[in-house]
Amino acid sequence: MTRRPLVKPRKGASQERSRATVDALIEATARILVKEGFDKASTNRIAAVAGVSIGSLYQYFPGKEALVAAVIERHQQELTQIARRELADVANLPVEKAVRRLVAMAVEAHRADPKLHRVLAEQIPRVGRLEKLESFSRENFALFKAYLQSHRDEICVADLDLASFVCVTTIEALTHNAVLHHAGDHATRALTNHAVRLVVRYLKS
Amino acid sequence: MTRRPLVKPRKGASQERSRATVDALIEATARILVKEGFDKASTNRIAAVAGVSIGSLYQYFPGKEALVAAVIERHQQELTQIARRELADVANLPVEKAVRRLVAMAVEAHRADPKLHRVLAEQIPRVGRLEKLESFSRENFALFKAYLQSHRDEICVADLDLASFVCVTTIEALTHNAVLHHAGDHATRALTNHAVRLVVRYLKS
Amino acid sequence: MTRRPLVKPRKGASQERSRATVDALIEATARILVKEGFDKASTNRIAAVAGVSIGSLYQYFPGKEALVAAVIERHQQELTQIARRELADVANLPVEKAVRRLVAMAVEAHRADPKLHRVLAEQIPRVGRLEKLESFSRENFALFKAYLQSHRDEICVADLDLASFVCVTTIEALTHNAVLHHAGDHATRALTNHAVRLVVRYLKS
Amino acid sequence: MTRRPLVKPRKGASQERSRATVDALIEATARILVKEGFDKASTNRIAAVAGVSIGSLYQYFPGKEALVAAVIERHQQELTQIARRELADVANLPVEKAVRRLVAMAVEAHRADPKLHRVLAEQIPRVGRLEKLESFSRENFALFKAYLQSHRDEICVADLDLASFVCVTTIEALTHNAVLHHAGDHATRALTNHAVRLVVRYLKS
DNA sequence: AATGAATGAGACTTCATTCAT
DNA sequence: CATGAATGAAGTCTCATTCAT
Repeated sequence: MTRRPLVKPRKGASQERSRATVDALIEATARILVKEGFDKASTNRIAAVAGVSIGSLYQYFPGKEALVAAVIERHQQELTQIARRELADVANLPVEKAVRRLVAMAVEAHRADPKLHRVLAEQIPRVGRLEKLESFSRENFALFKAYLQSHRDEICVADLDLASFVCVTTIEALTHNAVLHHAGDHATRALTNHAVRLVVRYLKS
Repeated sequence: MTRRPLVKPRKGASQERSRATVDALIEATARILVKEGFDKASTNRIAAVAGVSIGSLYQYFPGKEALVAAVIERHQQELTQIARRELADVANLPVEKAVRRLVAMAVEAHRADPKLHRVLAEQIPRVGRLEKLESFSRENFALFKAYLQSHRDEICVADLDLASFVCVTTIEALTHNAVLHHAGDHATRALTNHAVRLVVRYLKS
Repeated sequence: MTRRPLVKPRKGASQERSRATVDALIEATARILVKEGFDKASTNRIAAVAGVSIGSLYQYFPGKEALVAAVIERHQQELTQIARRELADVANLPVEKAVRRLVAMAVEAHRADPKLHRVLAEQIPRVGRLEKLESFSRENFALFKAYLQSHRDEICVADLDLASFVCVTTIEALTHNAVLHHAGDHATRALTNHAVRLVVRYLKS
Repeated sequence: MTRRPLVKPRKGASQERSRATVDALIEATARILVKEGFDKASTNRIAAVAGVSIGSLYQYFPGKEALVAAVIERHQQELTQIARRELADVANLPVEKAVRRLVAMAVEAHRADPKLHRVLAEQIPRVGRLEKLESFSRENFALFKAYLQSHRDEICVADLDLASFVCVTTIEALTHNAVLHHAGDHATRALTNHAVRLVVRYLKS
């Protein structure tokens, strides 16, 4: 019987510790961005809120930008996750039902953490790494385009790339602005109806 | 030799000078925002670029925010000016033609100075005075709503407030994103057609 | 009689103030270098010792290096000043007497502020601006070469450039090292004799 | 299967490993000093370049100074080694020939690794332990003095301590500066001749 | 012994703002 | 009114060193 030495997960332990530190930093950054805004998110403050020394912050991130970028990326991955799931669910529904579900999803996504969404939206242009963002947009467009493709017979727009750009941009803008203007529940429902009407009429003849 | 009386026009002269100083400061702020971004726009730098002493800057503006706000306001007044004129021009055109003109106008407005537009869009949430902004949005909505009102018979949406919100937001978002994704001429024309289709179908029928 | 306006030296006043600040900073840098060494010469400390805010320091110097460079330059200008005067005095003396005077001068220069000399010597390679240093060396060589030229008949070395390099370098090194090894008075006198012997025999015969 | 006794050579192995680690650290320090300068030689960087953990570095050296000191000492031992060998070779040559060989040796030593020589020369005063350095100088002086002693009849300087100080310092300074001023091959040969002339005339009547 | 994550003092620097001239 | 020297709080970041694993 081989007996493994008693000091098995040596590396593992420190890797976990690292991971925890990194997570704490990203989480702290997000919290500060939401609660106090970009300008208050100094590296010292982030480290303090994360319960981590400033040195550790710089061990894992080259600076403030990188932290904000990490928050953005995390947020976008969550959103993409949701979008992917929703589009899978919706794949076989007819256009109108599908669009209604997607609009509802967008509203939900914005209402979940509107402040974070807003702050990040503001900071996106500031943060260097545009690749990630582009790829994020691209994936959203691609997901929706895939839906359109499999429902091509229902719709009468030829250029599906353009169509998905138009639909995704429109839905995003309407829900984003609706949240910004702090629309109430009633207004939100009305807006949803109009958004659906807007997109569906555009797609269908 | 004519000697002008030492009295009156002094004040006038200095008022003119003041005006020139203020303009130079706003202009310098705009230039720096566009060419080097918000972070490089320090008050010292703005004063230097404006060819004015830092002391004078503080004589006319209480701080950096006020300068950015002034730039934003100036920009918005220009845009509103354009929008007002265009809507007057378009007042008697049928919906489809009018919308096409308005979309074209929006594209033009973005293409005129996309960088400034972008920087300002980023900074808007940062700058305290939301009133001005709100009133800006409000005016745009109101202008478009007025058009819809006078063409009520052509359209079949009941809630004109909501309809103008939807239309204005949509057009703005599509043109803004199109410029950001640096669409070429061809793509821009296609996008314009789709935007018109989107809005017109939403309003009519 | 022209009466100048009462507000004459406006600019002058602030220029004086600037000058005083700059001088205080250079002086403080020198003092710290001498008393506590390069590593203790932080910009904060320099500003504090100069009785000036850290902001003012950065108004006049781009960083620590520039301050050290300024100290070095000031020191070198003083030395060159001395060298120039001495060589003028010595211009008509025969080689042996002249060399003796120059060696004595070198010893004096080192003994005047040996610590400063030493610290600066260490830091010279660190400081970017090599031009100034080169020009300093060059001037020293040139001054001595001029002396050699006007006494060409007394000496039997053909290449005066090389000769001045050899003589200046040698004298500098011997006095520098003598001071470093904290030679006493007696040893210094002996060393002076030997240095003179070294150089004179090299040049003459 | 032969089972080696668990006892003896373990220590040997680990001693070898220790030695290797120490060497790697010293070597890494030297490389960084030469290639990137003193300021870039942080302990973390040294450990990384040595392929050793920062913890191990502190197991073998109490701090950064100790590492630099070790590099200096290693370098000096090499130089002293060379000097010893050369002086042994030269022991029976007459003064002029001997001096010529020694000057050539000095030039070689500087040309071998001028950057290291230079960096170390700068750092020497910084590093606390002057004893080692003093003893280094002392040994050089002593070696040369021994040569002079055994050729006392050829020379006409009484104080051999002083004479060796003068000669060694002079040769070192001339070669050092020649390398700094990046003299070409021709200039180097000329300089060598002059250095020999300088020293020989000083020593011989 | 080896490892490397964590620490935190302290260095460097910027910039909005004030105030004497 | 204009000027620009001066201020110093606050932010960014580095690096020698420790210590739990």
